[in-house]
Amino acid sequence: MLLNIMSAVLPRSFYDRDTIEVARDLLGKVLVREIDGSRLSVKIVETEAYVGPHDKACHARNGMTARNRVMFGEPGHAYVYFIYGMYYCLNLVTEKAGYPAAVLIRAGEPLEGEDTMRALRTKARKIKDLTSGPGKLCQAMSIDRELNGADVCRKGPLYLETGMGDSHEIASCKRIGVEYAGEYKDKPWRFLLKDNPFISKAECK
DNA sequence: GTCGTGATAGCCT
DNA sequence: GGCTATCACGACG
Repeated sequence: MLLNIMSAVLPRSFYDRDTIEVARDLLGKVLVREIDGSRLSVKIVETEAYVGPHDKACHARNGMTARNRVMFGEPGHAYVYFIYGMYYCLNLVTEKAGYPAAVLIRAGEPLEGEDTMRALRTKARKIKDLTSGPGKLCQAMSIDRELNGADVCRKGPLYLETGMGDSHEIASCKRIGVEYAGEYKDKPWRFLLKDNPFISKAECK
């Protein structure tokens, strides 16, 4: 497939940078899940930056725990956590080892494997409902705690590709579901492709 | 379309 | 024991 030939796997240096820049640059990139020899992929359309121990919305705000330890490790690994008793969320670890930061992947636009995604998301009727939220995306791509800590900088069960590099306009907003985070709750660290139908919620208030 | 609410379990004070 | 980086469904009009 031409898409495969043209696309390169994103190297570790992509993630070893300021988290806000990585969150913005991940928009339009392709998230690939290989499962049973087949390929599922989405174009990333929405992200959020969680920028370090001082960020009161970041899971690392109270130091390292068994759950968040992957965030303290090398950039370019998956941090997958279980939330609300039912769902998983996928993050990509950024910045130097020892500094806990990551980008939450909040939504994608299906590119390959739509039939498999539909089989994994039996509740979803419209294509928009397959991957338009962090929990939905993980369900559609079969991402769970087994992938916590996975290296996403080489081909394997989970990795990212550069994609087609098509141009797009980017918007930023406050992050979702972090009302508890004091002076950090309104930081404009949610990024999305403007007017893309696969984003999880309306752009801004 | 928007709003309110229940499901469900692991995490951390 | 309280909270959570969510989702689906039903009521409303």
